[in-house]
Amino acid sequence: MKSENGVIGLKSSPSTGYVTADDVATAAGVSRWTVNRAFKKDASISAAARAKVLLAAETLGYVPDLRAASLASDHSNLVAILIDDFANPHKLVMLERLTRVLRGRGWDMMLVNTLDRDDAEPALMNARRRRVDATILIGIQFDDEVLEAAHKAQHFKKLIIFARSSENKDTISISVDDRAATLEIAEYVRDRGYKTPFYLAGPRTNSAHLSRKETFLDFWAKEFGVTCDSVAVPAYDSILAADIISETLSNKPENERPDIIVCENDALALGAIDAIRHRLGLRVPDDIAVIGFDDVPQCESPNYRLTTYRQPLMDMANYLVDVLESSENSQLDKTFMGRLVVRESA
Amino acid sequence: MKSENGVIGLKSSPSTGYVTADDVATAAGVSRWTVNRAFKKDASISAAARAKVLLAAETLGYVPDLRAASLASDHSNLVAILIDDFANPHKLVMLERLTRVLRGRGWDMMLVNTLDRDDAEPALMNARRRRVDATILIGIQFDDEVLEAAHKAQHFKKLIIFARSSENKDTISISVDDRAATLEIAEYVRDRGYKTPFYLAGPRTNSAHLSRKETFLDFWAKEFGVTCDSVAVPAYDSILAADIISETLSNKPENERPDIIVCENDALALGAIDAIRHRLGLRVPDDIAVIGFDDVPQCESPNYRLTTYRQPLMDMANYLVDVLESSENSQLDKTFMGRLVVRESA
DNA sequence: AAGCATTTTGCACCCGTGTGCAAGATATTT
DNA sequence: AAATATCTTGCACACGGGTGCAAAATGCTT
Repeated sequence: MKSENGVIGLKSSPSTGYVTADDVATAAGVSRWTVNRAFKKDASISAAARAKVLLAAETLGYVPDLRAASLASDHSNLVAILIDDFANPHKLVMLERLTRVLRGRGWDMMLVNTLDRDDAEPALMNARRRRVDATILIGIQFDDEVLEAAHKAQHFKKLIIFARSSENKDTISISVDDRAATLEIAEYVRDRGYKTPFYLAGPRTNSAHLSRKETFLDFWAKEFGVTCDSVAVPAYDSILAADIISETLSNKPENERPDIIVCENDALALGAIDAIRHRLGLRVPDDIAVIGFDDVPQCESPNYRLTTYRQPLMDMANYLVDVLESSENSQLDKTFMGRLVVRESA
Repeated sequence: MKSENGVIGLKSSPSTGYVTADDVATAAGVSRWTVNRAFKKDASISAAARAKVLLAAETLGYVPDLRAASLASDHSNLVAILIDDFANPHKLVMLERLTRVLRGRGWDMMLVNTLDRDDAEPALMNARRRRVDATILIGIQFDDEVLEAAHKAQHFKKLIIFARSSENKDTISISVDDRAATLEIAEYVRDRGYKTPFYLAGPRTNSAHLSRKETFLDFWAKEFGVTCDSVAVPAYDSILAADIISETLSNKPENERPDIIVCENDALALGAIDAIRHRLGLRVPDDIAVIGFDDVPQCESPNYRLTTYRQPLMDMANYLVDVLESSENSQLDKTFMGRLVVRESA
């Protein structure tokens, strides 16, 4: 009953426009299972059969249906990435790296915009409905409380916090070593001779980033016995940061002014620079220096020349895929070392 | 045989960790189909049954499996978004709007990073493997040749070009009216009294954006009988644009200098401003004015204050969903009108 | 050339849900 | 109360491919 009909366009299933493995099978004169094997690496299939199938598939335009494959095999090679903080330009860099590395290694990603804290649960639901193999959180809205609830109520195969550390034990955290990075920054600030730093922190909800601020303040207190002032910006938003910096500093007499502003990330740092220059009429770094974290593309710009800390995003993304491909589900936390990129702002 | 066992955690399928409609059915004492109906709007189901099912689903933590649903119904409520141009900060804005609107209206999106022109086909394949309901292109690598090939060889349910016009007839293009927008810009330039504009264009491969340049040049030629000079940047990249602008202008004597640089988009415009100020040592707008297109967040910054053209992205995103939900497949092209945002750069 | 090891292939059954239809239950009419 | 109209529910079958096992085909040894 072998049909040697290899004519292009032959389709047995008129319902959908898609060619199925059955179509290819009849066209190639083999069984459907052989077709599937031809597309599976390390499958038990003869070279001749594979060639025959691949040719038929090519001419018919067949591509395996990953929905069906996922349904049958219970892994989808799909991850969901939840982001809330689209105001931070660093997110675009992260997305570029993640999408590149993931796709290069055979993974697809679904992007979910998590509007605010109350939207965290619905957003997680989006991931669950697609039965993704992992849910990756890149943002600030997921405090440990939400995470705890999420993990308890729902079964996520893997819940990964990317580029942020987390104490939550049901969660895999892939991040830069915040403490080491902050110490490196702190030592740089000290060695450059700055005396009165000021710390510009981000939203408080984010337990992880708090550790940067605390690490810095601790270091300074121990080193000089002086408390370093700080203020928190309610979002990682440059405009907001500029508002708050100009408000905080405009009233201070010159001798109470900090000589450097250390920022939790670049979004804040860029805002700080804008405020110092354009609202307070001061110079960077001569009057007040600024240091950031992330190394967003704008740091390079002649308007900023921001000294900042660069995370090894490619390494982190690659490790992320290692985690996805691992059968383990715990003990996978990992921290990375980045490096300080010195420019002219500090 | 009704099991009144509503105990949390009861699961009949041990294979996967997920709760299925069958589990909910037994827990609620109804058939599986009634469970499905409870989750479907406008389904024929009694209020009592629905309540019963929803309660059981809630306690068991059931969420319908969209892979299976998609497989059975042949629509996935999933779209693929292909982007190559991650260097352009406008992409982050677009992603934010698209993800927000899509999710708000029940659609998920898959993000695919298309590395370069040769990667276009493999990237399209990623979308095809998931049987997405639409493939949305936001980038520059898809010239008409690639589109033609894509459409002919593969059956994409819908191929949508977002924020860029296209002459390709198998494709749905949702964009701002480039011609009208450019004319608005050109008239503004004229009315403000600029005499010697210079056009900074993007990569040539992009047939659509070419029309901006041509429209502007045509306008100027007809209006004043003078040809407006122009140069093309091989990528929408600020650094590259700065390089090219400083190179192009540094040799020119002052009287041959343009009084305004009109840019195909903001990425180029920001680079132009940087070059004018920091490399040529000139003032913006006093020596040379600059005008952009897109209204990226940095335009707001005191470093740029860029006059630019803002696209109505929310309207466009909403129309995109209208297109997704439409059963039509042609005649869906639509152009929108944006508005000129005047700041201090021109 | 027969006997055995190994590779290759086919198959039954399963993954979880949608669809149209027919049977069952309920509401409405006369 | 019987007869009809309407709503609600259950079911067979389908969607496209993965998995493990057994049958078939091939290769190798003596």
